[in-house]
Amino acid sequence: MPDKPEKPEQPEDTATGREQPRRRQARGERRIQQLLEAAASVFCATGYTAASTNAIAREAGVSPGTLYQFFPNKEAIAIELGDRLMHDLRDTYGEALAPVDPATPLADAVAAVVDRLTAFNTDHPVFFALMHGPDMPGGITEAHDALHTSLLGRIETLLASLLAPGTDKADVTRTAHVCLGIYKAGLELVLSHEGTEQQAYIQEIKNALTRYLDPLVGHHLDQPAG
Amino acid sequence: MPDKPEKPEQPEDTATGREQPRRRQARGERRIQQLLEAAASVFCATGYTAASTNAIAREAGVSPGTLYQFFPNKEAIAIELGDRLMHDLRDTYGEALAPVDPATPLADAVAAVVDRLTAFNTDHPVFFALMHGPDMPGGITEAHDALHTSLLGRIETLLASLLAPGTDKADVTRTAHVCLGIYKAGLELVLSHEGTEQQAYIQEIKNALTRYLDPLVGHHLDQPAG
DNA sequence: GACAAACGCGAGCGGTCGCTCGCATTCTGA
DNA sequence: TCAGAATGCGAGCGACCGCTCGCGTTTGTC
Repeated sequence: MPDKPEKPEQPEDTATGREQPRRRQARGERRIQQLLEAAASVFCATGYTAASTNAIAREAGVSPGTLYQFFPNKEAIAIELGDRLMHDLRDTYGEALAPVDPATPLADAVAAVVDRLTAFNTDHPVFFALMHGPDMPGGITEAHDALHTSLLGRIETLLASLLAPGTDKADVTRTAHVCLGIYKAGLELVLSHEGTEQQAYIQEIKNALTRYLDPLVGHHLDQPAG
Repeated sequence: MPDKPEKPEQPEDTATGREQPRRRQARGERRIQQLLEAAASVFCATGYTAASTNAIAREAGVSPGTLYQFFPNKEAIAIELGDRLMHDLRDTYGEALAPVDPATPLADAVAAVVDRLTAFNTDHPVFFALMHGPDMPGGITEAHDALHTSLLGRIETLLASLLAPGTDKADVTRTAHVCLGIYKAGLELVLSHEGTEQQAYIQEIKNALTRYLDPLVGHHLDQPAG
């Protein structure tokens, strides 16, 4: 009995559950980082479905077998990528989606959120690829869904601090869906243009969102001296 | 010389050009219709990339070889489908995107266009699948691109009759892009809901578009007695 | 230095895909 | 009537995919 090793915990994984991380060397963590960066690059270039695991491994400079040393399957790569992306979003731009001071003019609040989210998307193009391409087979697109749901929740709380206090919960949710939709549609236009035209499209996102939300916000503080 | 048949025209096709239609029997035309309907069904269910030509043939009740009797490759199916869809759009809802009487209130004009386009999309779900899924390999997605470009052009002329007369051409184009983006984003939300909630989202599309366009239109006729 | 575990490789397995080919059947026009 | 074109079939080819497996190498620990 006492001869047995102290850690009999073999990596158990449920059907879709997370296996507890096995013993990993620094080399392994580096490889994982390489593979995720390569996957981001390939996903970005071709989308999730068309991206082949062999191409990801090649891009990372390792063999297919090495890739599967660290990820159980292709979907897990996208999920892990999505998790880290969302972690980055929380860390770097968490305050972008926090409730705002109701005294802030709507246009300024929208502009700030759009500017920060746009910057994040420019820094991490794969975020757009994972958000926009619901082409994952099997029905459940965990990475995409987690990103989407999390963003929606944050927008809802943000809207809760902007909209008229009596607004119905279902209305807030619907408004959040529409705002996210407008932003995603605008982002596609922003990313497909450059330079001055790109800036013009960013302004159009702000215009569209501001004008859409304006009749919905509580105007009690807009013109305090009115 | 006079012995030669009157129609020596063999089906010549350039790299991406259209071959002139070979001699076809009524049977063939029926098969083509069957195959296109089956393709619409399969594209709708799984998207273009994931749709297999064998599945399309099976859905149509014919063999893979028969499918390739009428279409040179998979992409040609989507292109022909897109062409016929656009033809239907022109025929059935052409007037939906025609220039409107400037005296019409903006909200009414937007509501009319959105209602008609939404009805068309409900009748032809594959339209949304082809518009929204830019997952076609090879870079050029002719069917998708043709639909997109044609719709954009129609929206531009429609906007030209609504916007303030002095509006810059580039601004009109940009506004058309944004409007189409908002509509497509809203359509995705509409199609993913049902019943009362679906109607609510349709109303939100109208709200978003109306409020976005309102500051841009010439207000010279809005309140004739103002 | 010895041993086990983690890492790394790449040929290749089982499967699906787009598409072909040889051949049988049905239709058309003279 | 009958030659030839159009239609129809379905096994299967070649390519690629996600992923595995056996085996050699590196690393951490005692």
